[in-house]
Amino acid sequence: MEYQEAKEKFISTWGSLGTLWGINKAMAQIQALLFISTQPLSMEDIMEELQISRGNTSMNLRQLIDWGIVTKALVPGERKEFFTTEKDVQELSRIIAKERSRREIQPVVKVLKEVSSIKNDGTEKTKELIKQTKALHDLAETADIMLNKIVNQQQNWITKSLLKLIK
Amino acid sequence: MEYQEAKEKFISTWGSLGTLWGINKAMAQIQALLFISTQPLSMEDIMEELQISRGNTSMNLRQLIDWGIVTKALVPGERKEFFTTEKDVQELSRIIAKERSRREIQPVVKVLKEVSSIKNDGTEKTKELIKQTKALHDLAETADIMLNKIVNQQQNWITKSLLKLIK
DNA sequence: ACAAACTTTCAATAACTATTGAAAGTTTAA
DNA sequence: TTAAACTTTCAATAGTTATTGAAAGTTTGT
Repeated sequence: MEYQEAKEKFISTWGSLGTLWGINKAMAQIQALLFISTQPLSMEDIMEELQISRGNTSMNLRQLIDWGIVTKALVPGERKEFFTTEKDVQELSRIIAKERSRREIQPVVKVLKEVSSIKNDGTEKTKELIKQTKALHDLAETADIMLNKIVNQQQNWITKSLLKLIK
Repeated sequence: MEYQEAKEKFISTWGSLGTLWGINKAMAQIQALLFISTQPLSMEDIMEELQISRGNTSMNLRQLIDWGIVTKALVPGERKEFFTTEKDVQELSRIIAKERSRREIQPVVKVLKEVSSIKNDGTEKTKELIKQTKALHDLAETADIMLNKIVNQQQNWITKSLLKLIK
């Protein structure tokens, strides 16, 4: 496989993967493109490379910047803006995990807490609702804690030893 | 908050959460309904409760069965089929983690492996592509291993001690 | 202050995904 | 074997989300 083919494959796979977890295709593709690029790219470069419109590029770049994954890079002597992405996968995964926790886990933890705290009127169905949502609540909270801790402390001794143990 | 309200809140939140990670609303809602129900439900029951069509119910129940989350339950003396979901959250999370790994992580690991294995022609851009996709590959593989191991062994001593350490 | 270079916004529209409902298919009881 | 009871399928349609492109907005150099 040659460079060009590999590049296209990577960008398109990353794009469709994004869709699978609620990140739109263009956003994921822009990030992928920047991730393997050796220098910052301009909006023109990105539009050209991915064959997407100016508006689309602008909006998705903005979202990536909001997420903290992409930053503007000033290139001396150039008027237009250039963009780079976080290149360190460790840091990148920390940011993504944080965002997914915020968007996916925390809202459900909040509702599960509310629902599992309703007044127990002693009926079978109320007991079941409380029991089951409480179990889910504990699970979601544990998952959230683990996701955050693991990603935050990825290189420390706890994880290192854990990895040795489970691999 | 009364039972009915809590129930509706739980089902609708679970449904929209589903959408966020690529599971359709109806499917997630059916699972939620079964999860808090004290006895198996028929297709009629589900249609009635969630106000969705027969076709929709049938198709989504099928998917839930394919995932291994829902099973048909034979109720003596009844001709129609009844359905229940896995009630144990531990087991439920194991199934979901497995499915997400299969659908979300494994395809990307596969492509990253291919892409990071291209012939290194010595150019800057090729070196960058290889380096970055290799780093992602390692990350995705580690994440996959951890997801599976953690969920599979949730109650064993490793996780118990880990949880104590990081909580 | 002007205009060229560039970016953002947003209404229109395209693309995609979910849902319906009725027809076709299957199972069961008599 | 028949028909009632039930489930599945799938073309049509509704609903949702992404994308475009042109107009409006902003910044910068002269």
